[in-house]
Amino acid sequence: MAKNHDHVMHEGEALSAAAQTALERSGEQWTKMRAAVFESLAGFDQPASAYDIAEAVSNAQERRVAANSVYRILDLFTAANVARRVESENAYLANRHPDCLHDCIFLVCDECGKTTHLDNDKLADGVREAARSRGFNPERPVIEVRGHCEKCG
Amino acid sequence: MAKNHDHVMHEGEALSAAAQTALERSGEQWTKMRAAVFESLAGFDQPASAYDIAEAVSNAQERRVAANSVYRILDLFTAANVARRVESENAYLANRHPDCLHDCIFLVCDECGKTTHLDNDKLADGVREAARSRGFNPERPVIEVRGHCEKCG
DNA sequence: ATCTTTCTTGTAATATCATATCTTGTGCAA
DNA sequence: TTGCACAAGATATGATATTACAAGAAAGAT
Repeated sequence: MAKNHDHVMHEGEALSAAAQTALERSGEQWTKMRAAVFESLAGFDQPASAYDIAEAVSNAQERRVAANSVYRILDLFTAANVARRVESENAYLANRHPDCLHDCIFLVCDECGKTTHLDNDKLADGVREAARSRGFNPERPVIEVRGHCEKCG
Repeated sequence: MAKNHDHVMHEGEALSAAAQTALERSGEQWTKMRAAVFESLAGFDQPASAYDIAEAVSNAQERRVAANSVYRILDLFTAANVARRVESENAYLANRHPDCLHDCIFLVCDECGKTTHLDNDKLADGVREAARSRGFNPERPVIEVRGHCEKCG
């Protein structure tokens, strides 16, 4: 986690490269627009709404980018595990590990909005299994925790 | 579950009574409007949006009930554990057991919308504990599973 | 009984999130 | 060149959620 502390920019580039690989593996193209949306999304340190991203890309490119274009791309991203949707926030996060396929857990601070990501396959599998035990076929577990982060108490 | 099959109406009344008790215990009044919203909510067998409820109450009372009034009341209901919000649906369900304080799990069918409720304290506690282990103070876990119900495969 | 305070609801406007449809652009191949 | 498939733009609209303020109803004090 703390390693490569002096290669932050490379982390960004490596992240985009990983995203590109993952998106292409799912049969989609890595266009300029998609790269721009990903860059923007990855630039937020909190979940970003489609409109946040549309605005950011609009500013970066000095032209109006409409929200529906962003939604389209975010849908591709989530399908390809390149981005994640935080349901309780109606917002999106870049997935820092697009290669690992986890049901992830988000901890969302109600005060400052800080959202941290957490993988715990044992818990997630437990949730899936509980669903199955009720005859339900689980496809996408949504596990989020609203509360307060360390800083906000 | 199958018991009292010939007392369906009483179940409804008993449910309202329990909701009233729970709401009053949390220091709120059980007004006609709140009763109407609860009745309406409990009448849906799938998660209902605030607008669904506004429409249903409007029809029942032959007057226009605005969504924001419904939102206000739903906020009270969720705070008092009388209703639950399904985050991944932007919709609400009546809580059939307002007395039991569980972090509950919803299984939502992507096909037919059927949503079933499930309590599993062990899992929920695991989620809370995982949050705590990251220095996060968990207040409201959101555990939902999107997928397909038995009927829809 | 009336006044005052507090709580509840109504009304309207607006903000935010999401999708639908139709058009335009672009790369590629027949 | 034409036709095709995919991506993106433009516009409109639908769906969800919040805010501000006014009007009404209920509870308690005088």
